[in-house]
Amino acid sequence: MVTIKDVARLAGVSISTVSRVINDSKPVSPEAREKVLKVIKETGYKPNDVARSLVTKRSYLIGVIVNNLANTYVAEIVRGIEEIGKMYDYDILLCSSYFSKEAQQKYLQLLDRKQAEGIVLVGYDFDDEIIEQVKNLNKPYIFFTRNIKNNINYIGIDHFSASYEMTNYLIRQGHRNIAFLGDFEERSSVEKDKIEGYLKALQENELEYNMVYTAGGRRYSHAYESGKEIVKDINNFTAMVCSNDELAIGLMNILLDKNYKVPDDISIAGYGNYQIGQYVRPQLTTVGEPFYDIGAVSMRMLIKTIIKGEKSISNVMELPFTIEKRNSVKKLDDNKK
Amino acid sequence: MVTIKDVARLAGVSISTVSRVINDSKPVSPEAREKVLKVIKETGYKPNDVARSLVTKRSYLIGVIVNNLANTYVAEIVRGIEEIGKMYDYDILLCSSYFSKEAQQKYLQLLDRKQAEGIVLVGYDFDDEIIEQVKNLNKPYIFFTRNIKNNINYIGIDHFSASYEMTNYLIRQGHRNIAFLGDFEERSSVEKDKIEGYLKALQENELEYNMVYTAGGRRYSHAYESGKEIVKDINNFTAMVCSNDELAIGLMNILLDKNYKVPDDISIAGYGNYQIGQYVRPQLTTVGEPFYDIGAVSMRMLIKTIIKGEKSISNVMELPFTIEKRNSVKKLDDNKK
DNA sequence: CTGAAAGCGCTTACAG
DNA sequence: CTGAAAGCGCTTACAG
Repeated sequence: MVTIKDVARLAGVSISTVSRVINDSKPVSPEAREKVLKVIKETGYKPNDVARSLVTKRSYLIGVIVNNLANTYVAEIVRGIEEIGKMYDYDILLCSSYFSKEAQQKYLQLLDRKQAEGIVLVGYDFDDEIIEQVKNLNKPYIFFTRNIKNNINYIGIDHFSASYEMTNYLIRQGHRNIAFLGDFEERSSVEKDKIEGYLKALQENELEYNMVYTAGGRRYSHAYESGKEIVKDINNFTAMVCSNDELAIGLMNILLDKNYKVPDDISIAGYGNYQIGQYVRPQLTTVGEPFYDIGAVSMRMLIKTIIKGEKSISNVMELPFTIEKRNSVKKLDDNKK
Repeated sequence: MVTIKDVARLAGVSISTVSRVINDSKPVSPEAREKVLKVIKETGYKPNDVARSLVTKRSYLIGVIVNNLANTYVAEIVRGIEEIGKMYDYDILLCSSYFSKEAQQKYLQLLDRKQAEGIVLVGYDFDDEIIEQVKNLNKPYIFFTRNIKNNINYIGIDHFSASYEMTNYLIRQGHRNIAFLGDFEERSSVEKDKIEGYLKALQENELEYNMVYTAGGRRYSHAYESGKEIVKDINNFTAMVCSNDELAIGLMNILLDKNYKVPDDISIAGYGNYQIGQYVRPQLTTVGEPFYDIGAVSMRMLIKTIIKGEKSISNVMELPFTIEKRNSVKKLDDNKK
């Protein structure tokens, strides 16, 4: 491997001078610069970032801890993180923990040892111990989670309002009996917000019927399975808003497989605007969560914090959401109940 | 930040001794070890991997260059890469190039400077210049691509056989007129293999009809759009095998949207076994490509090569595929043509 | 504008 | 079993 020493020797200058031309950090005479550049080109010299990192104490590395990259929304967030990172010359050290607290702890240690300059954590819920550990790392961090705990730096959308607006949209479409399909029995903070938004809309419209089902999980299969029971109550409501798109599609499919028609027999709304919602038929009406932007904004805040030399990010930021109107929701005639 | 020096001073030993207990690299007296361990615990000392990396010349970093993480199959491959990496204590430096050759070049440089020990490249096609550059890096690398060029290290499945078997399956289901939906006009090596497998099956069964359409791309929208034309020929064939699942679903949806029934009016087979194929209705019959395994096996080969201190991986490996029989393909009655 | 020197935080022969 | 010393490949005051 050719090092800065070799370049200096070959160019007949000191390593200081070589360093200066590489980094453009201080004035160098045109002649010296040219000689150095020539040698660099000839030898194919590339500075060793590890050595540089050791002396500058800058790694330009951001650790990103996710549970599962195969979730499309996670990939979207990571995409946002990466794009912004690239703009500022930061690189991503990717860590998938697959919901294991031990893996998360191990990665946190690792990121510390590798001198990562900041950490982004993406996941449904994080253990208090993990949160504590992140804080103790004493570097900037930011969370994207469904269970927002006290004084965590968080970026996302206003779930109460989103759920409220979606429910209102269904009401405007003529629905009077609207149920909600949640994820876990034990509600995360975000889940609570969604349910409150849903209830608020019903209440404001003086609708008496309300019903919160739980799928027992967040995945397609959870909704597909629990849907087998829910289907028995299907005459009680004409529409259902689901806590996420996977649940919505799982529910839609069990209904379809049991020969119900969506949206003719029942309207379904999702939450998240996962890519797949546009691929299924009927296409899914859903709340648009700007995952890419969430990643991008998080990363920008993180990098700004790092650059300013601060240790922690103060603000909790809420991004705008959208209501994606597609055709899993039907407008009810007035004569129909 | 507490360094090895601080630990040494506090424990009353030399930094050599501290290093030895951290790395368990040489015998240390129990008393010394205990003192050191105690100080480490008290101070929360964590070794700086950057410094360590500089002297050991080992980064334990593998660069992974992908185009777009949001493609589920890419995420699957990365998942395999990461899991195996974790087993060997290697970390992933993630680089998404979004099909930009410039970005790929930039990342290659970066990975070199960061002293990555190996590189995995995942993408549809790579420019010759990129391939050359990868080789010049003089570190182990491996490709997953759809356009396999001479002496590239590649891991994947036998596409000729997979396509051949899928076509045969359709034939066994009673289909006589089977068309193929390819991606680009200009065929990649893998695309050629698929088409040859398709033609071989037809030929062996003495079926005269054959027809290769092209979608002009690999995404859902390409098939959805080109499907508008293909639909005009729909009476010519009873089944279609598509070059990937996104195309299959795009085609399926345009047919559905134009009120054709799948599989009653036409059977559709995909390729890849993307997660989404199980979410759509009808569920997609498809070729199962073991993306997770492809990532895992690639990574294992790469790491073995690194550990053995070799510069290049010799073998090209083919992994087993499956035929996922779901219900987008219908068995034709004998009386029906 | 330039170079010699110190130093970043480690590991590892080497000598004892 | 232990420590002093050299060195990994850089950057950056410092002095000129």
